[in-house]
Amino acid sequence: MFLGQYRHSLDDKGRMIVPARFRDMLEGTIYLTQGFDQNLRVLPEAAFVSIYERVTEMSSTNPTARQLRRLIFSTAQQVDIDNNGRILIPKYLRDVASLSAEAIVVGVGEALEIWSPEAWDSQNLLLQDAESNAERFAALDI
Amino acid sequence: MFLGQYRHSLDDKGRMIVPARFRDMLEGTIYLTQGFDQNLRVLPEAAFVSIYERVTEMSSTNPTARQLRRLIFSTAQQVDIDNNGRILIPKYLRDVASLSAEAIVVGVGEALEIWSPEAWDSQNLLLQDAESNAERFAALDI
DNA sequence: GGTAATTAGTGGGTGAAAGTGGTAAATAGT
DNA sequence: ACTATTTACCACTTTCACCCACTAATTACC
Repeated sequence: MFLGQYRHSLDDKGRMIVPARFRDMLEGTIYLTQGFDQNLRVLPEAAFVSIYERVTEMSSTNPTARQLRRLIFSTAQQVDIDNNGRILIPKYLRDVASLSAEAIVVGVGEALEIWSPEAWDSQNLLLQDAESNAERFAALDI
Repeated sequence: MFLGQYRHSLDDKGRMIVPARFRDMLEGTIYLTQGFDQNLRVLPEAAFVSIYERVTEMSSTNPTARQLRRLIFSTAQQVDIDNNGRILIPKYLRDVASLSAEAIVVGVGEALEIWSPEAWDSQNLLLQDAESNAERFAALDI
């Protein structure tokens, strides 16, 4: 289970540390894809495969399904963790998420998300809004 | 069952004693999460897992579901009790609850809550207001 | 009720691991 | 064949988890 948030630097080659807490859960193949909110998502094999299966099941006559398929697969990339615990984020994905010198890595349960500090700040403003939280949690009935 | 309230210090590394009374009920994995009122919650494994399952079931193409997932998982952390009976509260969670040198630990039945002294005081003022208590709790029908 | 013993709570130091940046080697493209 | 870009490796810095020592508080026993 991926939990918590970390701030790490990106060097000029686009390499970023995977927080140590997450590393042992990311053994095997790792997939890096574009997220839905100007962010990136890091998925372990199992999670990616389950998305893959659900998307390929969708009808290819449905235009939205075709777009979703393109978004997910055309931006996806298989990545490795190097000896120092880093992954290399390709240029086009750094652009998608406006990443430069620093990145926020966020655990969201079955996956990780990578945000630019600015994008995460504004996302966080939304998340810390007490009123809408009340509504969100109401749906969950905790 | 967690009952009572304790005031304990937080050292400059962010470590806080778990009151001795609560320790034997917190064996196994424990989770520290953001609460609903600028406080933190400490949950035993079972309670957190049930939340995890309900949230991960939700569709990731639904924006509200994604936000809920972020809110819950990005502000949660699995924590260990060290040999001295302390837990380490990550910086981002201390910020959420405005914790610095001291904290109030409160038992609320199935979980613990951690408050800054200031936040607890104002919460307490609300609780001690007898008149409005009568009205508020009347609706709950216990 | 006083004193001793044990448990609870606090603080700091240290070594291993995490994180960062740079250089060298290898590969690919022109 | 040479240059540019990528990949692998190495060395330094910083952080954090673990350990130890001390103080305060509580309990038990006389």
